[in-house]
Amino acid sequence: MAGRPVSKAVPELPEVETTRRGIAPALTGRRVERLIVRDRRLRWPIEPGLEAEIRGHTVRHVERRAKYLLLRFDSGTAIVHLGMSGSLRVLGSPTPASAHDHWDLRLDNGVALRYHDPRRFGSLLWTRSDPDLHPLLARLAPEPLSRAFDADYLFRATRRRKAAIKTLLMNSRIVVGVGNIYASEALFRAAISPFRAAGRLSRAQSAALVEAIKTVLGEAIRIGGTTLRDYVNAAGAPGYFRQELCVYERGGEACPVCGAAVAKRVQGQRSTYWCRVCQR
DNA sequence: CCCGATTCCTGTAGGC
DNA sequence: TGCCTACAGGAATCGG
Repeated sequence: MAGRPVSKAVPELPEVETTRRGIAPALTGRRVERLIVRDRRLRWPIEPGLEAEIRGHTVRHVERRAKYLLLRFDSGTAIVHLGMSGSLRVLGSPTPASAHDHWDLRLDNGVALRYHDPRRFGSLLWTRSDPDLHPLLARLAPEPLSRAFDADYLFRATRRRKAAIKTLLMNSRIVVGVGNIYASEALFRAAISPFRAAGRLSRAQSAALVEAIKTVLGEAIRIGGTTLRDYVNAAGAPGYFRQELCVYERGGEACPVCGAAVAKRVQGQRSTYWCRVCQR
């Protein structure tokens, strides 16, 4: 009965960062002519007053915190999350909207920022105060590419934790931006079993894992993120990280290090891919 | 506090 | 051809 696993375009940190870099030049310094909302039913409904709130205001910066994009205006901040199937495109001039194109931000130079999200797990929120104090952002862990995320931090953060290390890597109180793809890949590169109790990582393993996370995320950003099915960046181009994946979605294929078959198992309602021989 | 299960949603693909 | 169903997963929330 079970259909074959379906590849999905899941925006993790590299995809969100790629999107940020793609949209920032088109948005920064531009004034909003209007916000067009076609479907308010995202993960949290888009506030009915947002169109009026945002109209006429100018984008000062486009930033990223974890997997949230922050469009910082002179008057407040739009907090955008791509959920599991969201993407943002910059359109030089607006084309007719297609299915799942839930909102457009129309700018004063004719450009449109268009949000597309078939599964509507994403969000568009607004805050007038410091976005870092917003309930969704206030308790987030350090950025994985920051100096604060180092071997010592991860070692301390995992002490006495019994949960599997892969589960904790996907916990935004430990580190942000790491989802199922990059958790699997980083653990493979650090030669650590995804099922190892986090509290039992050695200092050396913590260091190796931090390095692996930084490397895998940095490399993915460098080549534009991972396109599994239909993720595209702001210009509509795919990312090329998929070919760099060692284990994710490669169940049964040969481990690139030892040649053993890559294993797959459901762990915490998510598919985990790993090498039984290399990862301990 | 910690941790695992549940929930939201829809496109896709396999089986019949 | 078309119906049915499992599966994909970020992250909030709930229950133990």
